[in-house]
Amino acid sequence: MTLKNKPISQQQRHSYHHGNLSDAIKELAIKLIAEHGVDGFSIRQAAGILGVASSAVYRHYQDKSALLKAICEDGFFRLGQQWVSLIESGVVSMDATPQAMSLARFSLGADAYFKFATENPVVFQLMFGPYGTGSQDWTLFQTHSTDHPFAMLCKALDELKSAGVISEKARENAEYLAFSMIHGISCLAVSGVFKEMTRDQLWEQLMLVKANLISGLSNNNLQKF
Amino acid sequence: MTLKNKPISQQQRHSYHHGNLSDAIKELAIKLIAEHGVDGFSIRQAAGILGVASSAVYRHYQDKSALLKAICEDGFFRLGQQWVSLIESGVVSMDATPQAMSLARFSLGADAYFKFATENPVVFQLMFGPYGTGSQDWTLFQTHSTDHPFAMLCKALDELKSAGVISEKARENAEYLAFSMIHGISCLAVSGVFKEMTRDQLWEQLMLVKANLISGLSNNNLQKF
DNA sequence: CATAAAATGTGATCGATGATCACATAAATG
DNA sequence: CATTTATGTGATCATCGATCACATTTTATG
Repeated sequence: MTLKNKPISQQQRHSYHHGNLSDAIKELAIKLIAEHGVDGFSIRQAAGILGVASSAVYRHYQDKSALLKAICEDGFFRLGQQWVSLIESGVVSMDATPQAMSLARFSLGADAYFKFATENPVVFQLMFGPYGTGSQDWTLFQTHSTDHPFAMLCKALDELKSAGVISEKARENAEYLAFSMIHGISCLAVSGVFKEMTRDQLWEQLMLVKANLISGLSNNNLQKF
Repeated sequence: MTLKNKPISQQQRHSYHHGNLSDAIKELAIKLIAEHGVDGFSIRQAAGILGVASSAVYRHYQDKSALLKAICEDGFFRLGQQWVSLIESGVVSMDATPQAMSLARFSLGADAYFKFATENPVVFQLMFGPYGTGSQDWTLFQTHSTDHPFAMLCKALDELKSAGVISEKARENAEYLAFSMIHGISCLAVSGVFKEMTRDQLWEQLMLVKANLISGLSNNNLQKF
């Protein structure tokens, strides 16, 4: 999210320049996609709503896919931010054991992931569609950016290992295992498969996933298939 | 997949009628989407390749989304078929214990799901996008169709319970838990997140997910978060 | 078998879209 | 103040989704 200085919401605009078209079009795009789907979203219509010629948009984004890709990148950035802030704001009793601390931090991270997905379904689906992981260099984020959600997941698992909750062996490849599970429940919650569930039921399912994951990671005699 | 009598692949066509446009356009669409993405797929181009006027396509599908939706429905049907056939073909030693049998059948079902996803990435992604679960009545499939993959997952879990591998309590809500995990790993494998992995590494990850899931379901003292 | 009805394909056409262009205006810079 | 850079305009083009009256083929019916 390139933070600029102008307000974002649509205001009466009488000047030649919009002021913050780059951000405004991203915000509006998310709203319009939520209403009419990705296919139903057009740059022309969005530009019209913002009171701007459609060609102006192309000053900021090379094409439509670049705009959607930018929305995905914002999403990964915000998800990373929320992961950190939820962990930092949530752990209150600092006198807990290292085990309990690492478990709580891991749990809060997973909560942040799930929360982001359910609160930003459009962005989340874009992030793991062709404009997100399909086009990004995922391993780059993984190894270089400390803010990337996947890097934070790895960190949370390292803490679990250091605290002795999970063994060294369980830690190996645990990031993909944990990621699969947390992503899986988030993905289904957003996709409409769980559309009959209440909000509380959804969070109960997430709790089950977390409990099952930790249980499996703590088990040193996994039966293989 | 509405099975008709004519061959599917493109052949020189000199007759006025195509013969099997309904199926041919679905097959071609999957191929073209794999090459150019969903956005890059156009009915006009596909019709042109098939040697047919674009308007002919609208005799078979009300609009573009109906075509994509039909591809999704084929996908759910084929996935269900492959789940069954893999289970039936895989369990050879019928003299195994009920526990081992139910575990093997569950494992093979998960394998079928993962295999379908990785072998049909385009269809799989469509199935859980706006044209699939976003538009279908998922609960209808769940309760009425015995061929639906979700119904088969439930059946496999019932078998695990009957065989005594998992408890009655663990069986409750286990379908969403198991589905989340199997779907999660399949989703990530298809989305490009695991693009650096070899085929064997991917299957190793799936094995870890299955082992972790069964381990957690077998644990009667899950720690909640 | 003949003929009516249903299914399927054609070509023209419409409005909307993504994208590009030369040109216009505002903002930033020195 | 003047010049460079950033941003927005309006026209334009090829393409697309969709619809229409009309043509052809297949199927059903008397």
